[in-house]
Amino acid sequence: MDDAGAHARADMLADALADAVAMDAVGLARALIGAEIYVAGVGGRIVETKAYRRDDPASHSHRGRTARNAAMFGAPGTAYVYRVYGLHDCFNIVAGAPGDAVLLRALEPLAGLDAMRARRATLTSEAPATRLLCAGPGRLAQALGVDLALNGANALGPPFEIALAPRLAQMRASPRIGLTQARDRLWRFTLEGSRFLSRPA
DNA sequence: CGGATGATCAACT
DNA sequence: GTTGATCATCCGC
Repeated sequence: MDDAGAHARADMLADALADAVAMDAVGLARALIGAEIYVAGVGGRIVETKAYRRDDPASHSHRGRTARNAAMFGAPGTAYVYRVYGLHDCFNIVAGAPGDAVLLRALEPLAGLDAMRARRATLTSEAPATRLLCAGPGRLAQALGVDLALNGANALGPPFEIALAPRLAQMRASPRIGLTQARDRLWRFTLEGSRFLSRPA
């Protein structure tokens, strides 16, 4: 592969990613299933996402822009990171419609497993099994080293690296979990057959 | 395996 | 003062 070919392919991938984040949260949540994401080289395949739209009572953006959710109204591809329940951080990627974002809920770890284990061991007494390293939004963010300091950062550039799957993955839509409102929307997406989910589909 | 509980804090009312 | 887009652990079946 010569340099020109490599660059042309990289441009195509970047265009596809730009198209993906230009969609609304549901479209982006679907496009991200099967994609790979790395933060400073640590990451893996996205197997579970959850969509939040502004016209959605469960979304932080539903009541408009505030200090906390300002990143949700940033450019598509912006990272929105917030803290829940006092100790867990959640990593979202802003979608194309203002106030829309996709929560990354689970990864199949592919690279940097030692770094993940080291970070995740701070809360647990023993190093978690590989299946549990990134099975859940709080676990995923901790394993990738994503915290509040990255809120508002551009997730389309360093240290982030996102590679979409070549085709739309085979996935399942199911009711969102962990919410107290609007539980009926089928906006949780899971990679069919994955054993790395936060909970079975 | 399912339900209950405490940890712990940024943002909101 | 209250509230979570959660997790790890403990308890009972």
